[in-house]
Formats: sequence, C-alpha cells, structure tokens
Amino acid sequence: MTIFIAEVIVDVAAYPVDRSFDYLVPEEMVSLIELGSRVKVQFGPRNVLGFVVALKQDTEVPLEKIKPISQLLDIEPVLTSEMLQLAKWLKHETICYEIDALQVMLPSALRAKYEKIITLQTDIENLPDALKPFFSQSSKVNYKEFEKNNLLHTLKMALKEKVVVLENVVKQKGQVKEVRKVQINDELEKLIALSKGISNRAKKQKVLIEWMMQHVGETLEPDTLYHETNTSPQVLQAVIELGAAKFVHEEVYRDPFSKEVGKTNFLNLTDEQSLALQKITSSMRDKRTETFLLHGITGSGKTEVYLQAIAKCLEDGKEAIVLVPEISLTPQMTERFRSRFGELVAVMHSGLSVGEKYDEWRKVHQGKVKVVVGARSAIFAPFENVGIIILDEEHESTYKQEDNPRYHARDVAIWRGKYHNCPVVLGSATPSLESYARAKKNVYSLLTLKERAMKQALPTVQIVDLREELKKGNRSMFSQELIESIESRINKKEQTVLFLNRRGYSSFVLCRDCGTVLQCQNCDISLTYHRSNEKCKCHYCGYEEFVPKFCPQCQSEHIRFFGTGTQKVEEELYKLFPHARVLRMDVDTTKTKGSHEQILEAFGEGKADILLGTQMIAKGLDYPNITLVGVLSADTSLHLPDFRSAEKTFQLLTQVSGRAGRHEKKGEVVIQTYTPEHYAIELSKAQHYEPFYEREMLMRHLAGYPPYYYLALVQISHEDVMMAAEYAQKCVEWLRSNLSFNVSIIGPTAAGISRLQNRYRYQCLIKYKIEPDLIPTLMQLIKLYRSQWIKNGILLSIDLDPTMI
DNA sequence: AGCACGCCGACT
DNA sequence: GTCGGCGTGCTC
Repeated sequence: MTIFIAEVIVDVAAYPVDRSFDYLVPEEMVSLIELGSRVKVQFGPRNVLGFVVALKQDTEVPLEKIKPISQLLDIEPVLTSEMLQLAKWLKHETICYEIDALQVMLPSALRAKYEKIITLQTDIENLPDALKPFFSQSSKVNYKEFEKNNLLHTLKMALKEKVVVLENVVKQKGQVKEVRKVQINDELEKLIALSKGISNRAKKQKVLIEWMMQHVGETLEPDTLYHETNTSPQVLQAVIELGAAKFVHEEVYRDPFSKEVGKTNFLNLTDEQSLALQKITSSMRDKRTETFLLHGITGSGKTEVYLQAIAKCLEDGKEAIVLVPEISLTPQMTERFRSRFGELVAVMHSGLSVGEKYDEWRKVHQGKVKVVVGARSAIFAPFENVGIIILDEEHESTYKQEDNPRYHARDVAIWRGKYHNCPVVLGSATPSLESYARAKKNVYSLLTLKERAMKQALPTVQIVDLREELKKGNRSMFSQELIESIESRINKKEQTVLFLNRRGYSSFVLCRDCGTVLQCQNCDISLTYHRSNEKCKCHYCGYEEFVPKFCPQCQSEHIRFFGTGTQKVEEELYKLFPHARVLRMDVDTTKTKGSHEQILEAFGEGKADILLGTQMIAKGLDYPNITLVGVLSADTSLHLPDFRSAEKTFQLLTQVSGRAGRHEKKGEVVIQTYTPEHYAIELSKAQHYEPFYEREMLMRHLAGYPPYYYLALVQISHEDVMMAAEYAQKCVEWLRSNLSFNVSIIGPTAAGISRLQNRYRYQCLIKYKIEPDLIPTLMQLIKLYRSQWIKNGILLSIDLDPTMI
C-alpha cells in the first residue's frame, strides 16, 4: 500500500525547527492536498499552522513518529511552486527562517491566530468556586479570561486535576466578506402554483411572488426587492418559507476605491519614449530575461512608457507587476493605472485594512486581475504568467525591508524576472549608484529619456547661501530671495510648495538654565515636541509624556521648545504672509486614514497658496499651478553618518525640484543651504546626474563603499552596555578568525542610535568584494548566536546589503 | 519558540 | 516529604 507524506514547514520561527517535518497525508486529503497548501498539524504538544513544501511517498522518519495532518485549510493552495523556490532563495540570501520567508509572501489575513481554549471536562459542580462563573454559559472559555482575572493559579490546579483541559486552537485572521442575497426559484411553474395558493389576505406576498415571476432564477440584493415591490423583510421571509426563493451568501471584495474613474487613452510618445518602449516590448516578445534601467529626468514621462509596455504585456495574455514607493502610492498615481486598465488592476499598500489587502490579494490569486500596483510586498503577487515587472523610483530605500526577512524588492524582482523569462524595468530620474554602475557595465540595459515629455523647460534653480543671509543679519529661516519669490506667487495666484527636510530638524524641548534636552527614557534620542496635544514623543519607540513644568535636572521653570518643525515654519509663514492660506502636511496632520489624499486634493483644487511638508510631498505631486518650490534647508540630510547621504540629498533635491512647472507655466526652485559648494547640491541645480554619478563614484571608491564593495552589517544589542560591548567584540573577533583577508571588518562601534527601547546597540560592518564563504560563515555565526548567545539576552541581526548605517 | 522532563533547595 | 526553580532536549 502506498503512503502519502507531506513535508511541512511549521509556523515556529526558531533555529532548531527551521526545516521541514514529515507528516502523513490522511486518505481523504490525498486528492486535495497540493504543494503550497496551508495545513494544521500537531507539532509536539501544540497545534500549529504549516505549509506543504513537498509531497512524496516514502520517508526516512520511523513511521511510529509520524503524525497525520489534522486539517487542510485551503482547497486551492495559497503558494505556487515558484513561491516555494523563492522562499528557499530568500532564506539563503537574507539569512532568515524559511517560515518568515513564506509568511512575507502572503497577506497577513492568511496568518494563523493562536488561541488557548479551556474546555470543561466534568460537571460544573466539581470545579473550584472561583472558576464556576466562567463556565455558566459555555463549556469552552478563552484562556485570556483567566489571565485577566488573575486566576492562572487556580486554573493550573484544575488542569492538574483534569477537570478542565487546555487546547491550542489555530484560527485564521482574515475573513472572506460575504453578502446575503435573494435567489429567486428558477421554476416558473412552482411560482405560479404558489401565487395561486396564497390567501387573499396576504396581498403583499402575492405582489412579491408575481414580481418574482418576472425575474425567475435571478439573484439580487434584498433592498432592491423591497424597493421594487414596496414590500418588507417580513413579507420576504414569509415568501421564502413558502419556497419561492432562498437566501444565498455571495463572496464580495471590499472596495478600497472610493470613486469611479473615467477611461483614458494612450498619449503620444516622444521619440525617446518610443525607442525605450520598443526595446522593452521586443525583450518581452523574445522572452528575454533582461533588466532595464530607465533613466528619465523628472517629467520625462516614464509612467506612460510603463503603461504602454503593460498594455502590450496584457495583449500577450500575461500579467504585470508595478512597484512604486509607498509614499507615492497616492490616488493620483493609482488612478492613472485604473483609468487605463479599469477593473484589471489591484492595488496593494499599507493604507488598506487587513481585509482589504486580503481581497486585493485574492483578486490576483483567483486571476480576476492582470495588473498589480503596489508597494514593496506587491513583488510577491501570486501571478503565474508574469510578462513584465516594473520598479518605479528604483533608488528608493523603501524597497528594502528593514525587518526579517531583510529583502530588497529589486533583487526579488530580478529573481522573478528570471523565473518567468520576462523583462524587469527599473525606472528613476536619479538611479541608485549600484544600478547605474550595473547599467554602465552592461549588466542592465540603459534606456535614457533626456527630454521632458511635453517639452517644458526644466525649472530655474536658485541656490541661496544661508551664511550670507546670516551676515546680512537675517536670522529667520526664510532668505530674502525665498520671501520675495513666495510673495510674487501669492500675487500671481500661483502655488508654492515648501519642503522641510525633517531629519535632525524636529523640535526638541530644552531647559534654558542648564541646557538639558528632554530625552526618551528607553532610547538615546531626544523627544520631539508635539503641539497638538502638548506632549513630547519619542519617534522611535512611541514613548510620550506631558511637557514637564520644571526641568527634571535643575528644577528650573525656564523650559522652552526649540528647533524648527513644520509647525514652527507654519507659524512664521503666517507672520510673514498673514493672508496666505497654508496647508501643512506632516505626521501630525496625516494621522487619520485618507487625510493624506484630502490635503493633496485640497491643494490641487487651489484651496491653499502654500503647501508645507516633509519627505512625503516630494513625490507624485503634479499640479499645473505649482510654479515655486522652496527647500528650506538642503543640507540637513547631507551630514548624516551614512555613506549614502550625498546620494540621498541629490535625489531628494532633484525630486523636489521636479515638482515645479510640470505644465505650461514655468517653474522656479529656491534651495537654501549652508554649504552651497557641496557637489550634491551644486549638481542638483541643473539635474546633472552624470557628473554627480562620476563624482560620487570616486568618493565611494576612495572610501571602499558600494558599488565597489559589498556590505554586511551585524548588529548586537543587550540591556546592559557592558554585555553588548563584550559580545560585539566577541563577534568581531569571531568574524576576523573565520573570514579571509579579502574582507575588512570595521568595528565594533556604537550604532547610530546607541540605545533603543532600553537596549544598547553595537554594530560591525563587513566590507568585501569577493567572499564566496560569507553567507555560510554568517550562517555559522547565527548558529552560534542562536544556540548560545541568545541565552544571555543578546540579540543579533545581520543585514546583507544594508541601506542605512 | 514552547513545552515536558528532570534534578536540587526551602517550605507546609 | 512536596512544591517549584530553571537547565536540557525534542518537536515528524
């Protein structure tokens, strides 16, 4: 007799169980179970969720050890075999648990929710008195109830006496949303017979059934029925009991799109655009695994190239994945896709609820849509016949996931491109140095758009030296030039966007007598003052407190708020331009769902003269009346202790400048800075990417950073400083003796934020060019950590290819 | 990870 | 003599 065995990866993220376990497939499941199915299994003493990663007919494991699968959770498997392979690759590439790699590909609604349930075993009278009231309603009670009421001790006794038992149940988080509809009986004769049999007193029932006779077999919403026939639920209920119709439950998708969009057509392409499109489509036609870098200046119409390439892909009967950075996933952006491809588009981003995300995912899974537009995780869209993958704004750091698995969407995109033999298009006005270097070495194919699509001139950029302003005695944050420019816009009824680089610019709370700055209790970072609720908040761990009346150090009452947050700039703007209408966009004003869109929409409709904001306004803003962009301080991001700070600054400035004058009216940009001579600022003036690239590459070469060297970052943290330092040292020594001399190891050094959530953090950086043994060696380090160091309270994480240091 | 098993000190 | 501390080891 043949037996069927499934290899299962269980939902337990731990080092010793990071492998598959064999389970017996019960007979009734044999024809249903598939690779990628979710199953419920007993694992040791508990019930857990697992994924079937292989099916086979024999096993090395002694049969008496093997348990059967207890339940199959999906009729259709949730993961394709492509995903299973991808998970193995991710596990190796990012050094994570296989289960984490699998879970990251699915919407969180499909993750398991574990609950402990206590079941009564005997008569309620045999229970200790304290427990009795809990079981008066039902014999099953959630463990949490006892936890809440401090009865765990009594419960433990009861468990020991076996008057109750504890079981772990696995539940699914997400729910398929259903609506109740009425399905009218499809036999006309039956309806006629019923209508004849109805007593003359039941007039409404008669009306309803007669109406149904006109709509035999249809399924419709109860409300339509009531409306059409002027009846009520009671009448319908009666008619249903007679057998004229029945209630059915229908699966529906939650609709995250609030408004309808019209249809738009293809725009005419410039020569450059057509050439780029043609290269991409011919690569699709030849099923080449080719990665393109589409380098097009702001306003050059990259999106139109994407749209037409996707149209071609759909014509070939294939699917398309489009990734955009989270912050630019605005309605303006998604509408462009929906207006072109209508119902064929699913949108995935973090603003959706768990249920909405699940629905969008199901549309893809069930083949109802052909195009996905989404943030990072949309790269795992479960399409089976991908024709093109597009990463817009390829240089964005949001494509890198900052917790496990620490994957980069670009790498996953290229992997999937290889799997499906389809092109991957990386698009940007300011490509990451890594990508541009690869394009230059012909690893990627470079496509260039040098002209703006509608031939608009680039905005004129003026760089203002704030040191000169200071000499002139202007100590405000607005230079004379900027003030004049804003004034002229207000007079001309044109709009201004003011950009504040928030990093290092948030307002802190300072004691004027002793100089103490309020610090977070858990992190080594100063608290940020929020005027809206008069509190100070830690942006890293969420800790908050009311602004103290007296300085905690010297008891002085001279406490003041210091620094330049968006709120402060707003106040100053009102002083300078009392009649200007200002919209502020920052973490405070965009807390509620949809407020982001509302603000942008209001601005687009001309309800304000000035839009003031942080990073989030740098992207996607495209309104014809914006003719001035002001950057209040360009250099705040320049002095961060990160080797990418110059690149980030250049990208940001170019991006922001690109917001001005995208339509008929000419744009102007004013950049204020204390270091106008810095190449990142100077070269962003004319959007000269190439010279910037050359210059920055030289710097990277000299300092030994990417793209010349690869990086790996190991972070060690502990509640005790000494322990953290000691183990960081241990770690470095271990790496030195296990890696070859081709590798340079820097550290240990204290991390940028040396204390976070009450843990002291150290890190060391590994720079290498070629080190084939790096991953195996790091895996050994992880093994050492997971098997020994972890017991002493050490936390260690490895980030291959870190984006921030 | 999370749970059982098992071996030693301080309590009714 | 028993309760409970947490070191060790296993999970198909």
